[in-house]
Amino acid sequence: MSFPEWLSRLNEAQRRAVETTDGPVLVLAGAGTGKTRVLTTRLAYLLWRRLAYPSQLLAVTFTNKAAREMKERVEAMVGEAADGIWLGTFHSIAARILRRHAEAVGLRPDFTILDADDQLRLVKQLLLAERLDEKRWPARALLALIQRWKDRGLLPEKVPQEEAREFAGGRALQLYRDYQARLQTVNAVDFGDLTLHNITLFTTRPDILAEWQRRFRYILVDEYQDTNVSQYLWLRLLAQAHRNLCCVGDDDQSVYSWRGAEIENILRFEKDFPGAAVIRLEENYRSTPHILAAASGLIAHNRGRLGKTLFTTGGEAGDKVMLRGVWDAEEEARWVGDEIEALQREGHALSEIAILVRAGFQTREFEERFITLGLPYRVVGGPRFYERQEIRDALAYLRLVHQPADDLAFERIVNVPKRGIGNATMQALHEIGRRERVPLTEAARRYVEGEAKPAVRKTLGGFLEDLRRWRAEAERLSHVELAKTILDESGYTAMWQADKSAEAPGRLENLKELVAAMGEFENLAGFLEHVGLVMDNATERAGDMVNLMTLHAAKGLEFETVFLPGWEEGLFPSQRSMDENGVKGLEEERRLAYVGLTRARRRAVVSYAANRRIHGNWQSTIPSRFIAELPEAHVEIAAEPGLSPRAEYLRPLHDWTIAGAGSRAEFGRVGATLASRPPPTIEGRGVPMREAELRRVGGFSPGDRVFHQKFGYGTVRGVEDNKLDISFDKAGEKKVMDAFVERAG
DNA sequence: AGGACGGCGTTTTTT
DNA sequence: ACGCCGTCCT
Repeated sequence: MSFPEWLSRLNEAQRRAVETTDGPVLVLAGAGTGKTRVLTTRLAYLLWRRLAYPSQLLAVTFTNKAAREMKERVEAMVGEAADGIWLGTFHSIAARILRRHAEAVGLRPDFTILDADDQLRLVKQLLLAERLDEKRWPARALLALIQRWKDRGLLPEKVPQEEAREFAGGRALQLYRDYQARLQTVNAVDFGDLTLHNITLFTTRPDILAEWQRRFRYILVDEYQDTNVSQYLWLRLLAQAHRNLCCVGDDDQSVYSWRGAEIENILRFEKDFPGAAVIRLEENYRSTPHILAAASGLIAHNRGRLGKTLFTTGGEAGDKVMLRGVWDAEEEARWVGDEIEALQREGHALSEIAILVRAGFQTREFEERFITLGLPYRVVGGPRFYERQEIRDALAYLRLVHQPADDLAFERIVNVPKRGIGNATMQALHEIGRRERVPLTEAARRYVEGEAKPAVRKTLGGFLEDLRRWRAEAERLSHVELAKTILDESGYTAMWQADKSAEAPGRLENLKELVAAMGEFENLAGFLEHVGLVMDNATERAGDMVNLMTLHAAKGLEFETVFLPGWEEGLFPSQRSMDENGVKGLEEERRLAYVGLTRARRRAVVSYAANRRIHGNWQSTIPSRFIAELPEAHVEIAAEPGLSPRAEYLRPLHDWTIAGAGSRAEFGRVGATLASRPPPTIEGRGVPMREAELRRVGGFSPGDRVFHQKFGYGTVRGVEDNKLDISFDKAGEKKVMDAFVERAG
C-alpha cells in the first residue's frame, strides 16, 4: 500500500505519537489537540506497517460513545480490518475475557452483570439480614465503600485493617465478603468485578495471562487520567510482557476522582513504565487565542501538573471571554436567553450553543426561561432508557428466563404485575432458599408443592409454570418472539394498557422499542450482554436546539458558543468538594472550569449571580475565585445594552480581585443567609404566573397593545396557543407567554 | 395493598 | 423549600 494520506494530515507531535510504536508511550493531549485522531491513526498505522493483525490490537475507552466513534474513524481509514480490533470499554473488554474463563474464578459463563439498581437492592438485603438500621447505616454508603475498594483493586482479603472497621461498628469488611458471596451464588458480577475478576484470573493463572499477553501486541488507552487503580493494574498485567502500551490522556481534564479515577496514574506513568516516551500534543485546533489563554491562565493555578503549553496558529484573536454579573439565577437565565436569541437572529445554530452548569439543579431556571421564550433546548444526560422502570422490568423477565438463578430478577418481577405475592411469601421463599441453598425460583417450586396457601399456590405456581414454558419456548422461538410472548403472557403489557396514568402510553412505546432493539442481536445472551454494558442514551434527539448539561457531561464535546453560569464560591467551586477533599477538591473543580472553557470554539461567556437560593434559603454570594484567576487581558465585562452598569454586582468581583489574591487558601463558607424571601427586585420582572392568570380576560389577538413588566409596551404580532409574538417598542421582537403580559390601557 | 405522613438529604455519573 | 423514600396505618 502506498503512503496513506491520513498520515500526512498529522502535525509533527501527532506523528511522533503515531510512529513511536514500541515501548511505553504517554501522549499528553491537551484539550482540542487531536487526541482521537492520534488514537485512530495509530491503530491504522500499526495495521498498515503490518506490525500486528487486527485481533492483536487492544484499544480501550471509558464510554461506549468513545468506543463507537473510534471504531467509525478507524473503519474510515482501514475498512473492514477495523472489525477485528479489540476495541471497546474497559468493562466490555473485561467482560469478554471473563466469559471465556468464568469457571476459573468460580462463575458460570452466562453470569449476569448487575446494574446500580440491582447492586443497591442486594446490599439492602444484606443489611436487612444483619438487622442493621437502614437509617443509621444507609445501603448507599456501604455500596459506595465497597465500590471504592473495588476501584482500588482490593478484594476483601486485601482491605486494610483500619478501613475494614469503618461501617456499622466494624462490620464493613464482613459485609463486603457477604456481598461477594451473594454475587457468586446468583452467578452475577457488578461493574467493578469485571476488572477485579480479570486481575484475579491473571494472577492465579499465569498460563491464561500469558495467552492474553501474547495476543495483545499493542495496547492503546483513551482518557488515561480517568482510570482507576483496578484498571491500571489490569493494563499493567496485560502489557507487562511486551510493554507496548500507549496511554493518551490529559491530567488537566481529570474530573472523576469521586468515582475512583486516580489522577496519580497519569502523573506516575514514567515511573511505572521506565523509559516511556512522553509526547505532548500542544497545538490546539479548537478555540480562539483569547479562550485558550484564559483557560491556560486558569489551570496554571493548579499544582502537580505534568504541564503543557497550548498554542494555536489560528488567525484572529476572536472575542475575549465575556464576563457578566447578575442579581440572581432568574436574571442570569433571562440574560442568557436574550444573548442566545441575539445569536439566533445573527444566524447562529442553536445546536452550536451550550450552557454548562456545575450541578444538575441549575438547569431548571434555564429550562423555565427557554419555555417562556419558546426557545428549543435539550437537556443532555437526562434519565437513560435502561433506567426506566418498564425496561428494567422487561429485562428482569428475560434475565430470569435466561438464567433461573437470577434471584434479583425474580424478586423484581415475581409480583409485577400483581400476583398476590407479598412480604410474607417472599420471606418464606428467602427462608427456604437460605436453608436449602437453592435459588429463589427453586425455593418457590418447593414452597408451592409444600406449605403454600391455596391462593399463593395458584398464582405463584402459575408464574413458575409460565417460566418453565418460556424456557422451553426459548429453544424454538427467536429471542424477539420470545420477548413478545413473555411480555404478553405475563400480563405485563396488559398491566400498562390498563394503567390510565399519563406515562403509561410512553412506557408501552419504550417496551416496543426494546423489543425492536433486540432484533439487532443474534440471541438473547448477546442482547443481555449489550444491555448490561452498553445501555447508553442511544436516542440523542436531533434538531436545532440549545444544549443544556453539566460540565461533566460536556467533557469531550465542543460548541461554538459556551455559557458558563453560576461561577460563585460554594457553587463553583463546589463547597462540598472543597470541604471533603481540600486542595485536591479545589484543584479538581478548577480542572472542571478548564474543561468548561475549552469546550468553546469561538465564544465563552462566564456569569455569576449576587444572590442564589440554596436549599431554600437566599444567600448572597461571592464571585468564584476562578473568575479572579482568569487572566485580565483575555476577559471583558459584558455591558447590558440600554442599561447602566450595575455597580452593586461588580463590586463583589472587584473586592475579590483585590482581596482574593492573598486568601486563596481559605475555604470558609461564604454568603450570609438572608431572610428566606426572594431578594428585592432591581427592576420589573415577570409577574408570577398565578396572579397574571387571575387577571387574564380572554386571549390576545394580533394588534393588541400589551404591557410586560420587563420589556415594557408592545404590540401583539402573532398568537400561538398561549405564546405570543410581540413587537416591543423598546426591546424588539420577543416570544413570551401570555401570562406574563397584560393588556395596555 | 395502597395512601398518608414524617424524616432526611440535597455535586458531579459511566459501566 | 422540596422531593423522595421508608414506615406505619387503615
